[in-house]
Amino acid sequence: MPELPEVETVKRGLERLIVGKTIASAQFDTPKSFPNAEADVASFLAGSSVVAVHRRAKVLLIGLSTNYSLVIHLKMTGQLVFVGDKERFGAGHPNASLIGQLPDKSTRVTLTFSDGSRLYFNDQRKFGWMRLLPTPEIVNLDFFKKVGPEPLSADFSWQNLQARLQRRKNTNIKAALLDQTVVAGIGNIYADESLWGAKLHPTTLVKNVPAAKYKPLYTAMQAVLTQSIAEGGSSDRNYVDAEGSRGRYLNFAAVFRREGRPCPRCNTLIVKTRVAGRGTHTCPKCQKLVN
DNA sequence: CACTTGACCTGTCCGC
DNA sequence: TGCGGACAGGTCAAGT
Repeated sequence: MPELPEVETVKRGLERLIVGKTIASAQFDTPKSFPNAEADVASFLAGSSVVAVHRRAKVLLIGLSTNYSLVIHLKMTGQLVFVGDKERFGAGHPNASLIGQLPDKSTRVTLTFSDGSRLYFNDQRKFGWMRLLPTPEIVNLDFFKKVGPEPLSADFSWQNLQARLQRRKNTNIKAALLDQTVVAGIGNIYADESLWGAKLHPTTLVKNVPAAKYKPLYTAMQAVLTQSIAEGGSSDRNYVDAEGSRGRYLNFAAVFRREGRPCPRCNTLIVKTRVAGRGTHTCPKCQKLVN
């Protein structure tokens, strides 16, 4: 599910909805969705308040007043949905319709705030996880030590993208884009969309990618990610934002989930194949293999 | 080491 | 309808 734009959308929603709230109680299933939830974690959480929400790559960080953080990976089907309390959020509230809908059978963790509002961590496939860690220890996690740069950060250049992709010279360009140590936050949707934008075939070996393609690839990646964030991300199946709303980006996607439909550039029908073990969408005319 | 493939889960969809 | 198999947005560990 969530790639960079979806996690960023959730992050912005949570920033608006839960910063300043105090956790009154926590419930979770263990150990799958909360691997370090010892018996006293719920009582430890109670009374701490949310001071900040951050995103790095596809990981969400909820900073608490105790100098601990909740570290959350939504993986394929995770959701973080905030639901206001009945008294204060009546019919007029954007997600008032969710009151009574949650928790459901996919709910793994529930945080109840002191004003009666709740944050639900739902995850149908149980690949996602939530951990409680001392905030200073987060940088020591293997994932954070190895993860590549943020593709939308001001100091990330097309030359930087080229150099990092070329570390994976014998693999195909799609697998290299999906490698989180090359660049952070790209998943299957935005890999396909970025490659279409740069007119690159996903099975092109990195060592065969023409040097002139890296700048278009960088430009396409930034454009795709930026537009998706503006549209609230992509909802293919499970993804919803922090208020339970679906993203709109797939209305604008060029190739993803558009097999059998015309390429927006040349009207050739989009085809679906399998690359790097993932469903892959390409325009057979625009994206020529150069191996 | 670099690279590829399966496993982790549940739900849904498609073909027989 | 029922059933089996493929597949679904991510990451690891284990294999070659």
